[in-house]
Amino acid sequence: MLDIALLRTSPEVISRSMERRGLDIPLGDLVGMEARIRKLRHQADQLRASQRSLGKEIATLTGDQKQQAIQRARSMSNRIKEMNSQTNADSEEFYQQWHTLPNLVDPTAAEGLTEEDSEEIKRVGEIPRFDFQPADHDSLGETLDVIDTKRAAKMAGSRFGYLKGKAALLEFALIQWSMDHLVEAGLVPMVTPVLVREMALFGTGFFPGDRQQVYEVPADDLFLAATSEISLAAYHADEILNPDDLPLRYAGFSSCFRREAGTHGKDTRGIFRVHQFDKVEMFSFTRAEDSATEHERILGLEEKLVQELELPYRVVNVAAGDLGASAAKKYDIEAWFPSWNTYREITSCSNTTDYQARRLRIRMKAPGGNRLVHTLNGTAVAIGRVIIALLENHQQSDGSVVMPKALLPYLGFDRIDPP
RNA sequence: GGAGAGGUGGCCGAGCGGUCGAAGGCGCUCGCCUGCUAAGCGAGUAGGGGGUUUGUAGCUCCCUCGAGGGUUCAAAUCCCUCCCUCUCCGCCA
Repeated sequence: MLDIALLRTSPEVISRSMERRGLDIPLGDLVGMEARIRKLRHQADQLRASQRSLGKEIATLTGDQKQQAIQRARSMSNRIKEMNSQTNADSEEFYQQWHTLPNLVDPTAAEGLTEEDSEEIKRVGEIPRFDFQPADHDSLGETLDVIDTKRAAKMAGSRFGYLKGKAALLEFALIQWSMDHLVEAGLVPMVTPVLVREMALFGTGFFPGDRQQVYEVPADDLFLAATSEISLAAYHADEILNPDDLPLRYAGFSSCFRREAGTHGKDTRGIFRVHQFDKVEMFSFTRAEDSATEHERILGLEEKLVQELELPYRVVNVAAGDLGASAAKKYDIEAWFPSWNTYREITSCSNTTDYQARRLRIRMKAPGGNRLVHTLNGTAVAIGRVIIALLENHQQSDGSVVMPKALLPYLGFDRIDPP
């Protein structure tokens, strides 16, 4: 959610940002609506003030005088109720629109509207050359008997997978290995709830915009979190943080659930895009002036992890039009996938500035009034995607897959061989 | 799932229709005092929004005592709905 003050003082800033996202939003209507609401509310406030002081007088009066005063107060009260129901209706209409406005785009976010407009920042690592025809992760998973999507489909439908045998162990190693790094970097490890309230989804900007991507548990008014970003962000909802404690950094592990609505026919093979996967996620709460630096730090941590996994990758600055509602700027790390002969996203980190903090009311003590903090999130390990990137990039001519050195202390084996 | 208790400021806790955004205590901040520390003394100490204003100053108004609705001239106090927490019993990883 944006600062309403901005709508009053410089709506052109908002317009320019919406343009960069490729959105055409008639701000004029909002400006007028907001001014009207504020004016009417102020009038009602003034009337309420008189009513209240009259009310105090009533307490001291008796007899006729009292009855007359009560009469006057009653009509004031009725008038105020009318005014309030009008402003409440207007205000609801206003916020319905206001809540859908995405965050202001950072000046340094890449120009453009689509994924193709991402700005490549760098490429790191050697793309593997195979002297045989490399297999894709789906067939590798099947021949090695470590990923089973067929039986998953029978059991739960499409876009699910079983991790089996050494792939299952690989997941646990990835979790422990990444957590060790993140704890070392000062993050507080967390295992977070996956069932969340609407408030948390609204607060993080997934609602109302991406509602169709989220699984719902209607009997209990809960939702399955699409990422632990949601539960980590809302962890400090409604709190006023001590600036001396900032930045607060967390590493959350959880399963993630996504309906993948509107992706029919896309990435149908294997487990690149599934309804459920596990993920280690980083999340930071910072002072406003520190969020840009924090964003680079998170990217740095992500790169370090991908490098240790010996995966070739590139970093892209995501185009303005391709940003999520809450992000002002986003970096994706895309790992090389031999079977697609291209780079595909395996991590993503966003600076959401004060957009989520405003919705979740997360502030910090500051002289002259509390200030909103900034929030940032980034993928440490999207386990499914990392596993398939490892399978594809580290496959050998004999059909086996060699594990990266960094994981060996966590694994108990150094390769996955065909059965 | 059954029975009961309760949700008030950073915390504890009083208030149960009017002058209450709210006694008292603890904590915290600033000042005084005291060789130092402790103790003591004094002052301050919730959040959000609006108006005024060059103003993150001052003044002022409104809202907020779990959330939402209602009764009333007037609600922390009365009524309704919901949410949450705690205790006991049952069930359960």
